[in-house]
Amino acid sequence: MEHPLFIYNTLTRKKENFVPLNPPFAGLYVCGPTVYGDPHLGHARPAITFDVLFRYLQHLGYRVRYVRNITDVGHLENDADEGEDKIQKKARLEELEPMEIVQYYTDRYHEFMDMIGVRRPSIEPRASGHIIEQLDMIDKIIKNGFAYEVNGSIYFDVEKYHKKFNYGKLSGRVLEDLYNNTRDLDGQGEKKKSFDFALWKKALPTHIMRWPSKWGQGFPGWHLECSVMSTKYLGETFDIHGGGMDLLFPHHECEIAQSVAANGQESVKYWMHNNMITINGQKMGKSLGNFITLEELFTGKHKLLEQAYAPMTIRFFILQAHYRSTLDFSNEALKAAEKGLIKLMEVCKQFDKIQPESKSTIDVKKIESELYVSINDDLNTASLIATIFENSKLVNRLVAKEDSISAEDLGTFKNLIHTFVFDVLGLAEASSAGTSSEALKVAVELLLQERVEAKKRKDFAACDRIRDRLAEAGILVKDTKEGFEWSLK
RNA sequence: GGUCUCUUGGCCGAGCGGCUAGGCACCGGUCUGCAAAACCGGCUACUCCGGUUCGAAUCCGGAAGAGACCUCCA
Repeated sequence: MEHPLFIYNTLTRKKENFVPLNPPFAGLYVCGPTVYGDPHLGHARPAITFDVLFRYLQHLGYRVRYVRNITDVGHLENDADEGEDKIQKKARLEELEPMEIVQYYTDRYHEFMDMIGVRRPSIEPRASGHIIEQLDMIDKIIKNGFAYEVNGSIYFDVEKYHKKFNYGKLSGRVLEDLYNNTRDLDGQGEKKKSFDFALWKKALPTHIMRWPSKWGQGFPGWHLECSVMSTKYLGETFDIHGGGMDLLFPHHECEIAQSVAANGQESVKYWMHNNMITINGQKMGKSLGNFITLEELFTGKHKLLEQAYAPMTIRFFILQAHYRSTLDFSNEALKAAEKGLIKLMEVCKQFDKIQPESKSTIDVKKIESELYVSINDDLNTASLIATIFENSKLVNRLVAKEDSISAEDLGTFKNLIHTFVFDVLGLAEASSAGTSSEALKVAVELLLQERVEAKKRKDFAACDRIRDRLAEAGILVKDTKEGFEWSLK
C-alpha cells in the first residue's frame, strides 16, 4: 500500500498504522443502539463513521466482519424507579411486551439507518440472545477470582483486578480518584467499592426481563454483552472496537477489564471513538431531552428545524466533519450541507460530458494520491471531501475543454471520484424530501413541456405563468441547456 | 470537586512548524427572454498574554471562555 491507513487509537492516544491481526481478515465491533427509543442524530454519527470505516476496509481489500450489537436487555436505571429496566419501563408505559418494544425500535433503527446509507453489519447480535454466553463469562471471571456474589448479584472486583492489571488504561482514570469522586448511588451498599460494577443483577419481583441462573433470577450487567459478543464472533483478540466517546468510561473500560479478567489478555488492538453531536454547543442526548430524531429531521417537524432535510444531507453533514471533532447542529450548517451535496453530485455527473483527447494535461496520479492521503489520515472524510471539491474545478475545465484528458486517464479519474463518493463515503443523490407520485411527475412534466413550446414561440408570458403557478404550488422549476429540471420545495 | 478536551473568517468546518483546505453565505462576472440553476473570479481567519524558533493557527507556559466524562446515553 502506497499510503498506509492510520487510525487514532484511544488506547495509545496516537495515530497508528492499521495492521490487522489476521490479514486479509479484519474484525470490527461497534456498540450499537439500545432499542428503547427512536433513532436520533446522535445514533447517526457512529453508524456513519464506522460505516465508512467498514466500506473503506472493504475497498482496501480486507475481508471484514463487522459486528454491531443490539442492546435489548436494557440497562439498569439509577433513578427513583430503583432497578427498573429501561426497556421494561417503557413497556409498562405503553402496555406492550418488552420484546415488542425491542422489535419495533430495532426495525425503526434499521429503517432509518438504511435511509442514511448505512450498510447492515455482518452480524447484529442481540444481548438477549446471548444470556448463556454471558453467564459463561461470569463463571470464568469468578473462577479467576475477579468477581464476587452478594445477594444473588455478581459484581466485578475492580480493586483486585487493578492489582494485577491496569484498570483505567483506556480512559486515563486513576482508581484512587474514582473512589473519591464516585457519587453515592442506589445499590452501592452491596458492592465492596463504589467503582465495582455489576456482571449480573438479581431481578426484583417486578422485573419482567429476567433469566434463570445459579444465583437465581436475574439479568446481565450492562457492560457484559459487548465483551461476550465481540469474543464470540471476532475472537478473544480482534482488530477494532468502535463507539461513541461517551462510552469510553465506564463502558469500554469495563469491557477491557471483563475480557482480561476472563481470558487473561487484551481483547482489542485499536479502540476508536467518535465525538458527539452538539446542539447550541451542548451535547445532544436522551437524558438532556434536546435530541432530534431522524424522522423529525426528514420531515422537518421539530421546533428547532426550519425545514426538512433529506437523509443524504444528514450523511453529508456528518461526513463533512472529522469523526473525532464535535459537530454542532444548526439549520444554517444543514442548509450548507444540502447545497454542498447537490454540488458534489453535479460534479460526479460532469464526467460524462468530458470528451477524451489524445493526451492529458492533468495529473490523475497526483489526484489519486491526494485522495488516499486524506482518507488514510485517520479517516479524514472532511479533508477527503475538500479534496474532491478542489478537483471539481478541474472537472469543469475538462468539460469546457480548457484542459484535456486521455481516455484512459478519464476512466481512472471518473472511477476514482465515483468510488470515493459512492462506495467509500456512501453518498447518493438526495431524493427530494417529499416523495412525488408518478401522477404528479407526469402532470408536471407535461406542463413543463408545454412551457418549452411556449418558449419556442417566445410566448414568455405563458412561460412565466406556468413557472409562477408551479412555484406557488411548491414546485421549483430550473431551466437547463437540455431543457428543464424541477423539484419539490 | 476530580480527570480530560476544545477555542479557526458572517456560518459550518480541515489543519499537527514555512506552501495557509473545502463547503455555505456574500460581492463581481459569464450564460439566460427574465429568473433560478450552473460555471468563472473575489473574500485570507486562527480567544488573549508571554516564551521557544530564522519562521507558530500549529510547540511550551499562563489567563479567559466553552464542552465532555465521573450516572443510562451514540
